[in-house]
Amino acid sequence: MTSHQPVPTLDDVAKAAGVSAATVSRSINSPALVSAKTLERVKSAIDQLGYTPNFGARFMSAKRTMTIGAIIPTMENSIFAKGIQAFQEQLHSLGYTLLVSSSSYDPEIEAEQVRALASRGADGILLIGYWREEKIYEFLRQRNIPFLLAWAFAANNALPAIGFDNRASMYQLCDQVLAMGHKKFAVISGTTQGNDRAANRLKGITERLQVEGIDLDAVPIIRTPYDIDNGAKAFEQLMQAKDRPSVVMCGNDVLAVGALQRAQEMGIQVPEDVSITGFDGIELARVVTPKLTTVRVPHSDMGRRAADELVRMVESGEAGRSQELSSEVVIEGSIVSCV
Amino acid sequence: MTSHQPVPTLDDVAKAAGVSAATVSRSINSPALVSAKTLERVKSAIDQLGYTPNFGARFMSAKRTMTIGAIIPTMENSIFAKGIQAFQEQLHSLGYTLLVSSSSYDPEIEAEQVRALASRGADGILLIGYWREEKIYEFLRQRNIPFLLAWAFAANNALPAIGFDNRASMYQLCDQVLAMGHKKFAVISGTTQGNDRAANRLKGITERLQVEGIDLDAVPIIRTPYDIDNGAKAFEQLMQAKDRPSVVMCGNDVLAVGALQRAQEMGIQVPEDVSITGFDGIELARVVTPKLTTVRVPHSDMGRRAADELVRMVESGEAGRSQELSSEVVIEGSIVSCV
DNA sequence: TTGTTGAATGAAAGCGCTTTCAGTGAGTCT
DNA sequence: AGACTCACTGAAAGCGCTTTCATTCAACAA
Repeated sequence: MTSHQPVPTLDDVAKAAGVSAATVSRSINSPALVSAKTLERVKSAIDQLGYTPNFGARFMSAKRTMTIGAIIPTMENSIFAKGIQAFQEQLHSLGYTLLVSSSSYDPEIEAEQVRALASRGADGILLIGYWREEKIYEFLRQRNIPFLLAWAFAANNALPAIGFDNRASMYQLCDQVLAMGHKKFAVISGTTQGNDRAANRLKGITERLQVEGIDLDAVPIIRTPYDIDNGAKAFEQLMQAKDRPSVVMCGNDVLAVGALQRAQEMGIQVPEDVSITGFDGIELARVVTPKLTTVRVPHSDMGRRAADELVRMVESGEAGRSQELSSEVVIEGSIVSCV
Repeated sequence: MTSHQPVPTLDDVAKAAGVSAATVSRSINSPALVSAKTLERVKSAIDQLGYTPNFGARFMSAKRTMTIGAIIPTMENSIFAKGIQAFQEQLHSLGYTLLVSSSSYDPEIEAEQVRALASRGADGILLIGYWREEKIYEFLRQRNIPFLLAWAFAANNALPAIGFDNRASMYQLCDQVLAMGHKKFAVISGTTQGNDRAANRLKGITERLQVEGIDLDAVPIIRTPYDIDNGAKAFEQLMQAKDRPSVVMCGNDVLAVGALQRAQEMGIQVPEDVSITGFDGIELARVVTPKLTTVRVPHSDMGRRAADELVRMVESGEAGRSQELSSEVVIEGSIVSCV
């Protein structure tokens, strides 16, 4: 049995400082309106009582919550980690708190999370990519909650987004791979359903191959959720074919690392027997042997800019401005020219 | 200029359904108290208006928020990712929402986050490890907010914790290393200040070495924040010595991977020239070549159990029960017997 | 002196919800 | 029939804060 003394409220502080509740509220939110002497007394009362404003009450009277929500597909693998970390740090320095939740790539859950964030009074929301049911966007607009998309950028889409062009980036990588003489391709893509990033990356490959005049029907394409083991399994399956590919292009680094690992287990030399490429440029890509050829994405920069922009939208009430960031093809040891 | 129709409230629903606000509230929170017919009408009114309960208001009247907070040192590297993901999934299935924030290993920020979570009405809070200012614990107790520690377990500590014994786990790993004949040790530890997990891991090594009669003064120990590059730098520094160690034990996998990478860059063969060990058993450890000898920690299990226990504490009002989970030494290619 | 100004403060009205406390009837028991 | 239950519903009192609106009072101008 703790003799839990009740949580101190603003009124308690007011009483202790011998002023009205209004004055305490002002001391906290707009100290300029309060005389120095009073401010002093209020402040000491506050930390003498260990007072913390009740967020719920605050939220009810004021509109602002100084909270930004973000919904990412997963926290498990490190695809989003660096970006979100930067996002959160920047928000923090702007005086905002970040609420993150993960949807496990499930549209139902994402919709639910959007409502949850709205009901919690998020001043703004960050979402990943473009594809989701229109009703979610409608809900957000109706509620007048600013939102920003990240990890993707499409010039022809009016929704405010900060990211890079997944299709073009992968197209470029594919360019390089072709330039190295590769002709026999195989692809391990992320699940494209409901995932515009994955779909566009795949599109980047197929479009480039088509331009090259390569018969797409002869290019094995496996779609599988982002996961090391899935990458491994897919790779094994691809290697079962009579006519092995000279290069396996993967939808992201996680899949590529899985492929690489399975190659080693199967005694297949990378890049001598087969080349492998990834996408994202996360740590994982740098630490494997050989290092992964990949597309490096400016995760931290993206997170930081997203924070700035979203806060700007919230505070100014203006519409979001999209920004396209550039990615960079990084050629490393996992690929070799094909003679 | 959007004609933003105001957000629908409970009263709007009541009016639309032709019942009182109380009935609507009951329809949502305890449907059993409402007649089937009324329930029907209320429900259709709710989704016709697209009503979402206002969280702040709810929090003010009821005590519960169905929210659990977690403060982790960092979201950036994947040390906590798997565990937190499991924690969040389990919470979700129990009907709770998770609020995560990261403290960047800064006690000040952590204290601030605790207050922020409290003011947001978190029903319970998950913290990592034991070491923090007593006043934080006092604050939590005074506010009557259940809390649980994770990623650590100390039998002699009364605070409720779910985790493993960092010292003992590292001690065991050290055991194995000694059994393989190693005599010349070097250590790359995480920063031990304010971090009981790091400190205890280091202690596990030094204690075991002491038992073995190895002169600790001759064992170089570098402390550095968990980061691949830091691991690399530390390794390089260690290799500068005249008398190189036969094994470098690292405070976690991230540091170990950094060390491994730098070894390769320096042309030092692992494990032939020097053995390297890690700790955590995260993906990173499995994908590098050679695979990392490490201590595998049951991250997902820990996250899941932590969720169960914390919710139990919240709902029953009982004190937390500690659970010790076991870890497992995994010998892989990054170490070899020393002859 | 009287009037005017403006800084500092207080009183009080909500914000949207939950939850006691009281009904109101319809069914049940005697 | 009369007295009781009991399931259901509504009225209304807050929860802790912000924010008008009004008031006070000291300083200053005329």
